[in-house]
Amino acid sequence: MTEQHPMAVSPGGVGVPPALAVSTVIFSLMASDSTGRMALHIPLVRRIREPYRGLWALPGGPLGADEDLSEAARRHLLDTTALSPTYLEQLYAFGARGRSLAERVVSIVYWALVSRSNAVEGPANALVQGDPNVCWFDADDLPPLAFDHGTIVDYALWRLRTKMEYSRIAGAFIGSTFTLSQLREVHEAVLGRELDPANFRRMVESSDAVVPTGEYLTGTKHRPPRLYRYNSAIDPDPSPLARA
Amino acid sequence: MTEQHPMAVSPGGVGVPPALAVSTVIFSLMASDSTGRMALHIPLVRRIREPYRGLWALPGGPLGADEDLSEAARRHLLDTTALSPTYLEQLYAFGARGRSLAERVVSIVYWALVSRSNAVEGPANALVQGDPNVCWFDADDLPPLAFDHGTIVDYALWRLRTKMEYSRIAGAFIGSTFTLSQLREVHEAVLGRELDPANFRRMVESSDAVVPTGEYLTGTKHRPPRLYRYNSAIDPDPSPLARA
DNA sequence: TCAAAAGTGTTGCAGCTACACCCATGC
DNA sequence: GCATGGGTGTAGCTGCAACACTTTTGA
Repeated sequence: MTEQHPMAVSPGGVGVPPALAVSTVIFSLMASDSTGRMALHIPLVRRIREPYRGLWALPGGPLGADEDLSEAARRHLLDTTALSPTYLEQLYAFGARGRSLAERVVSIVYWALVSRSNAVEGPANALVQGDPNVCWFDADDLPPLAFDHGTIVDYALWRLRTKMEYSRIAGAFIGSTFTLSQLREVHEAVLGRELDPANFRRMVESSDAVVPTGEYLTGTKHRPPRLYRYNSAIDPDPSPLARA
Repeated sequence: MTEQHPMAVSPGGVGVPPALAVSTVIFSLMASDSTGRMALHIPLVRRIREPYRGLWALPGGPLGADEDLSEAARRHLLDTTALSPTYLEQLYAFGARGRSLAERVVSIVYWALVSRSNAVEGPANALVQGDPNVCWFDADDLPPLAFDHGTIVDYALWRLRTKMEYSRIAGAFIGSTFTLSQLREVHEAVLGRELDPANFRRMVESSDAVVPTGEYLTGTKHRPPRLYRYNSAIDPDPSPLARA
């Protein structure tokens, strides 16, 4: 057995210490090219150096020496999409030996949601048109990815869909006020199945997650729906880390 | 904005890169000193060097250059308690700037369960008697801990108690065969409240998590209870990472 | 007046809780 | 027998799914 005292690190010991990187799976809802329906999309960057040169990969990079983990995730997100996340959470630390063909890398991966209005109308559009090495992909129709990023995206998708059912993260995809139909469409797009409007309404209202603004959305060709806003008195994440 | 290409690391760049450590929150069920009832306990090690010298801390240490993250967690667990975990799962990566008073450290923390029979009858006992710098503590009555380890333990406790309600990790605390009363006692000790025996039985049986062995436990002063074993056909963790 | 979505009411099923009750063993 | 936990039965509550129905707007 080697060294046992906690927090003692031997940078020049046997072998070079594993490098540390932070990557982020960024989700946004956009109309799908194929079906035209709303679907989950994630931005990927094309690798311009070995290993896995030419393959698509998650945005990410090294952790700054004076930077919190989530700050690094935010920074790479901004570099890639010119957006700020409306939700950001740590996903997992991936560090298996064989996961990079080159040097040993431990990646701490975050997942983020960006709101649809930001992604479509914001500067991201310029980015999508401009840089050929960054592109949004349908999350359920991805090309082969570098490293173990395919596994990572699968896991992030599972976490997003699981968390959707007991949390209020759906609001992170839309603006500050919304109709219950819009909120339901977000749920439907993420979960990939239709939901009963009546039951969805009752479910959301009884959860206290949402409060009516008193305003109505006009301009539709039918009865104007009430506008809602998220109830800021309720914290979206039951985890104690969210408060720590 | 700094470097943006993924996986590129600058070891000699601005500032020294953060060190990487692996720590583990180890849970076992033992009779509490104060009440005599079964309660969650975790082993801590006393720090023998700065920072936080003299305080208790989670077992852990640096990641070996050729070692998977979970292997490192297992190794530190074995070094500290001479035990092998019956359950091991990654908890979270802690990397805030100020969390260590000394050099910047990113800790990838695991949580583990060890079975009661192992912990009480195994070589761990020798360890508890022998090394004054390692000791089991009641998880709900801990001394002040080094670093942010108090926060970490709180989070691990929350995860354990939350996961207990929808998963079958309770079996990791007991032997390969058990009565439903023993399983219920584990749940009660972890959750800290009593459960209805009749409803607990139905809940467990209907989940298919457990199968009767056909044997009965004798030597009690009442009707001999059936012995059960966990159904190995059902995987304990719904996460896709458990299969990857 | 009609189409379309907003919003409400109602019924039935499934799962859980509480608690009454019988069963099998040691003493 | 009696005490003790093992094990079963059951009534009531709650929450959710399904779906019928009414309301309010634009065209």
